[in-house]
Amino acid sequence: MNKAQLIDAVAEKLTVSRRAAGEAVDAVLNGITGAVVGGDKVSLTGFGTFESAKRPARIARNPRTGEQVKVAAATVPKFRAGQAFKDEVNGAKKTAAAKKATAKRAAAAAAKKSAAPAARGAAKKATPAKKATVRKSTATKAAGSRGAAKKTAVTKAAAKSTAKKTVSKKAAARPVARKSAAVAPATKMAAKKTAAKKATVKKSAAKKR
Amino acid sequence: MNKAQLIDAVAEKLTVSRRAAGEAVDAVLNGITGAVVGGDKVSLTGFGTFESAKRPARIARNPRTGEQVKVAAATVPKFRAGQAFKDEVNGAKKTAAAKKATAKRAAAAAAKKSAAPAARGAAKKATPAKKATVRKSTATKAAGSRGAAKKTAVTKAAAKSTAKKTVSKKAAARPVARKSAAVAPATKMAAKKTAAKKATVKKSAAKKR
DNA sequence: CGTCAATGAGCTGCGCCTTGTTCACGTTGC
DNA sequence: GCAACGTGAACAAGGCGCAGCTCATTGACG
Repeated sequence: MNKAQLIDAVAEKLTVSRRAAGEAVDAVLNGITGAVVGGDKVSLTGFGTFESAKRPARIARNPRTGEQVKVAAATVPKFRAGQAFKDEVNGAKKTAAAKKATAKRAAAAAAKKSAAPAARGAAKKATPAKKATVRKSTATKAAGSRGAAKKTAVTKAAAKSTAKKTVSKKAAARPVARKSAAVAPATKMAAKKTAAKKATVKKSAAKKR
Repeated sequence: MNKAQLIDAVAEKLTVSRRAAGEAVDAVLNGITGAVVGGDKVSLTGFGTFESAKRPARIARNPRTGEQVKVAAATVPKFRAGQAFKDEVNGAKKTAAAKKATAKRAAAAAAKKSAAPAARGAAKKATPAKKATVRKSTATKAAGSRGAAKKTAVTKAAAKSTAKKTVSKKAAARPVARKSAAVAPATKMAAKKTAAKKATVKKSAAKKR
């Protein structure tokens, strides 16, 4: 499909002239590019997210001649597909896989609250079928209620234990994984972690438009 | 920018109701996703290309637990930004680089017709600024005229020589390429390469609609 | 406005993508 | 219909994105 064909499809869907459809297509695309060019992130739920990304200068290679080439720092547009688009593209295969995963989770983790997400997953996949949705959404709500109640109680207790476990696991796992790197990088990693958290905070702040 | 804001922008640009703009946005996005889901590639010149890509099954890792996870083969949507979008996002920085490149080309290849593309490049980058465009388009036209005059003369001569070269190159290049393919299969790497080539050939074939 | 769903962040290791250059083919706008 | 422009393919090395999972925030729709 090229632009002209997209315009045809839009014209048909909107029952408008090709000219009007063409203007619509242009307006949408220019709306997206304009915002990204302006430094904005364009999040179209289900479709995907467009944003610009900084690329530092680097030494690349002219594959044809093998010659090294210095590539200047640049800002490039990037797109990340939304989950709905991904699921749609992945099609029936994904649906089947989801069902399997759902069943697997339900069986493996009945004692856990994963029953709730499993039910949700099922509800999600069943969304196209309204009748099924009605039934399952009822079940979901019931399960959800229980999950919520459990969750509240579990969360507090788990938070403490999780924090302890997390610390011990990380402390244990990293030195093992990086013996060669020895102890010193552990400090650096911790420093990075701190910085990362700060950065995250900043991002969260910056994120609020 | 989120979807609602894009709808606002489209409504304003098209001077239509938000409802109409919303339908337009949906129609465009659904037009794209629909085609990609149908296995089609959507090439929107200047904006970019959406297509689906096959991802073979692989062993990935749950980053949190480190546990290995088998990820099933999947089909994912991907997007590659068009050159105009890239240039626009990269903005003034790119313009400066383009000028350098342009000057470089002009200097290095005065004897060649690359002077014409250089002028084109300059005209292209100057497009956003109307005043600048006027001035530069004048220069461009002048340059273009010369280029055209040169081109006409050069083209005829070059066409013959190019045709010969092209033929000889292709004839020479293909058997050579296939020879190496025939010899190389001794290695696994080469086998992969061969497979890739075959896939490429198929793609090229499939590409002709 | 409220509810539900989508999204993003964070974690580690591996596969995909990007970069420049040239040429041939395809698309777009006048 | 044609000129001008855009796109894709091919090449090698480094950088980026994604897998699962949880939680918090945000967005969309009724």
